[in-house]
Amino acid sequence: MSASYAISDLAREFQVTPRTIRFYEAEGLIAPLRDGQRRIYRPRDRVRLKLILRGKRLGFSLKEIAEIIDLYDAPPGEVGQLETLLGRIAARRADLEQKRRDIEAAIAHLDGVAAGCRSRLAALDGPPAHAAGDRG
Amino acid sequence: MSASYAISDLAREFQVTPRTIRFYEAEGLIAPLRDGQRRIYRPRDRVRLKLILRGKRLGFSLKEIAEIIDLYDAPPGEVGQLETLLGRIAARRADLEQKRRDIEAAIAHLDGVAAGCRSRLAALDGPPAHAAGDRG
DNA sequence: CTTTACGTTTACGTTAACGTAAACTATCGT
DNA sequence: ACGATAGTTTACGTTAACGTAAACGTAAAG
Repeated sequence: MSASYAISDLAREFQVTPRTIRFYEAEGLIAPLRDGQRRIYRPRDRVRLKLILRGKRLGFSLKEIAEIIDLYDAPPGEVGQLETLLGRIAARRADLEQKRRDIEAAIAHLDGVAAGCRSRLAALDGPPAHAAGDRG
Repeated sequence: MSASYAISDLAREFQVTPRTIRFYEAEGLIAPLRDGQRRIYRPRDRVRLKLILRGKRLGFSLKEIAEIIDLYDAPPGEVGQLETLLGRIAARRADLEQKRRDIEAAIAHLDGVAAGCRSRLAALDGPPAHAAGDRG
């Protein structure tokens, strides 16, 4: 019952080339089924691809992305495994928090510049009738 | 009066090699003064370097970073200039918002996995006395 | 005055992440 | 049967962002 996709379906949906998707497979990030020679992608693979592209937008390398994804569907495991897994997750979370701070700062910075622009625009757009008179 | 830095000062502070800093200069991202042949970095250059590295952490290319930085210290300009500048800023802001959404999603996802880990740990850590009895 | 430390330019090397092209296979519509 | 369409493997090419090494300048320290 569950859907399946051809490589070009995913390529279209996510705006990448089939080559890119095959490359991710060669790097061990996706593992589609096969119908003879053709690749068959399940919803699971689609989600993985989505996560990969999200990671890329955030500037992670494919190697880092692989680690992150592997965190997601790690096997149940026993206590020790679970604890080291939690450690890894915490580390990755810290990376992401850093990026979040960077983004907040960058957005704030841009907003500041934009505000400056608008005030200058107002100063140029407001008093065109007679010159001077704008103090403080 | 205002401070100045040698290339190795900035390299140490930001954990990059002098080569990297020179490379950014060659790409037109920084433009330090010169004392003879030696590069002299002013606080302004330091800030630029900081912005560059922040951009890199967010996965922007040097070319994109250059555009962003140039937004920051664009000349006062006249009305048309200011408006296209505002447009550029809006575009960049949209990029950043996208990344922010990506980050929020990724963090939420990780938190979900971590929660799952902890509940499984609790299930393994809680009833070690006598076996079986854990239903649902 | 020569070592030591830091700087410079120039140039070739490297890695990640694909792009591109060639040569081949399988399926679908007419 | 046959061309169009979509897929496959293999392999070499490309770009960004530096790394690394050679060959050289220079200023302070011993």
